[in-house]
Amino acid sequence: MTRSETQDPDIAGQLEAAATAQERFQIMYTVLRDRISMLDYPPGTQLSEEVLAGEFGISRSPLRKALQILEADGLVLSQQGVGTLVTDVDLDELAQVYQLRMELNELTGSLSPTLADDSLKTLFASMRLRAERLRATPDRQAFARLNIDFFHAFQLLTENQPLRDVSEKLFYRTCRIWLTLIPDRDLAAEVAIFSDEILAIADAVTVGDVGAAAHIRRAHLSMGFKRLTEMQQAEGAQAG
Amino acid sequence: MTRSETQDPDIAGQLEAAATAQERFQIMYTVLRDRISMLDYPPGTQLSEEVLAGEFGISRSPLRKALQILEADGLVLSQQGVGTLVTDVDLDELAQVYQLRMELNELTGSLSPTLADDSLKTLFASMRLRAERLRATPDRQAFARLNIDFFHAFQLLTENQPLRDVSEKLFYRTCRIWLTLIPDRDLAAEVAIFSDEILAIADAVTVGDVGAAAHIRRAHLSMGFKRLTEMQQAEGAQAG
DNA sequence: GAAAAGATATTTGTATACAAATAATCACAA
DNA sequence: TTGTGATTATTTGTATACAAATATCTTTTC
Repeated sequence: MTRSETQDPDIAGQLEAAATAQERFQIMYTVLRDRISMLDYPPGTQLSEEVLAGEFGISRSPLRKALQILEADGLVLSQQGVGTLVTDVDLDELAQVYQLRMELNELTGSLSPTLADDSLKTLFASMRLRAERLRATPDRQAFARLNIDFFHAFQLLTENQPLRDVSEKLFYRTCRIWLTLIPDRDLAAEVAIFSDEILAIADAVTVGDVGAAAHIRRAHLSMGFKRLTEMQQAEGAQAG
Repeated sequence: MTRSETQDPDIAGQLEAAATAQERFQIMYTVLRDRISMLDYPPGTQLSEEVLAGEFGISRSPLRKALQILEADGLVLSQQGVGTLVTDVDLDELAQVYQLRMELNELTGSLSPTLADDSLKTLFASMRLRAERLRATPDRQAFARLNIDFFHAFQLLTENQPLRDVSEKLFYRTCRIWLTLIPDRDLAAEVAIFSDEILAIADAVTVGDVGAAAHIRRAHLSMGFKRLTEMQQAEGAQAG
């Protein structure tokens, strides 16, 4: 049994239960994007259409749609005769995406900010809890998972749907860089920093200050990018 | 011979000449997006896969990829048993997209602004010329075409590729609203306003002030949205 | 005449066979 | 041994037949 199968039991069953083609597409797209983001499929991995279709219990045709959208997202690259390969995140792309994401996060606080209601506060309270648990026992997978889940929680702070869509595409375009770059010895430190960010933002949401939450997030994005570039240089120095 | 064929002569020939599948996709995607944006395919139009495949001289398979990306862009909606229909732009969507676009245009001037070199100045000079000609003899199609072309010229003012990509998707999501809402009696007035915008921005680019160009653009986006909502209300009042 | 039920037609979704492109392998010669 | 050419294998791209879903038309019944 492969790792991904332990994560996503019986995708074939879910697909069979889905009523419409759109639902089936959504399942396949989400599963594949998640596997790429969680490094179940590290950069360079070949995603064979035939193998995936077999696992999902369908033919290549509907699967190809999911792969084509992922290609438009920049997560994979398909070439005839070569294969469909998970893309790598290069530093230039990372810098540009982070530059833009910082500004967009600012907009999350100012453009149609959500009214912080009880359900939202409950959600961020659960994020706070997960952050504290993760800090107690750092773990790469759990870190990546919380990073993704917290992003989606943060998305709820704006009502502007296009802004949400755009932010999501940008997030998934580079989020796996953390798992690829953080060395084991720095994991606890990174987890602690991330945990602090979540706690601070959760506090801001609890008191209903969405704008403050956005500013904190922006600051952490900026510092996070700086640390990522340092990790990248350290890795390059080690290799060279 | 249909109208679109007079616009895009011999797509089938272009597709046959293309070397790779990616090029063929790019041709089909661009042609279809352009036809939707220019209202060759007004909202509600059914885009039959079989008919389009026939026109392009290919089978449904490669065509479907283009339609699927257009669906992800929000320009068409495919439903089994119904068809692939060009979407309509509703006012809520328009408002959210314009809100975001205004902020993004601000970023065009501040985030990695391009150095205004000679080729860029030449491009904006040609835009100025087209604007003046359009003002002399207002025309719906020419107005829409210049709107699209000027957008692409403006895109060159930032080096940030993700920002370009995002801005482009947002632009095409709503740009046909102008052709659908402007009444014939207001065409000359709208052309004059748009022409003024181009002249002002071209001036800013000519003196090398990209930031100023962005601010002008933002102001016109804001006023443009206001006029669009007024047109929409006027149309609604006429219908009701 | 109207409404409902069924049959028919139309359209996208899916499966599959084959084509095209690339990569890998192997044979062979220098 | 190494390089080169041809051959084979692998993979995505394309064409096509069929399935599934929806809409439309027809018929029937009240």
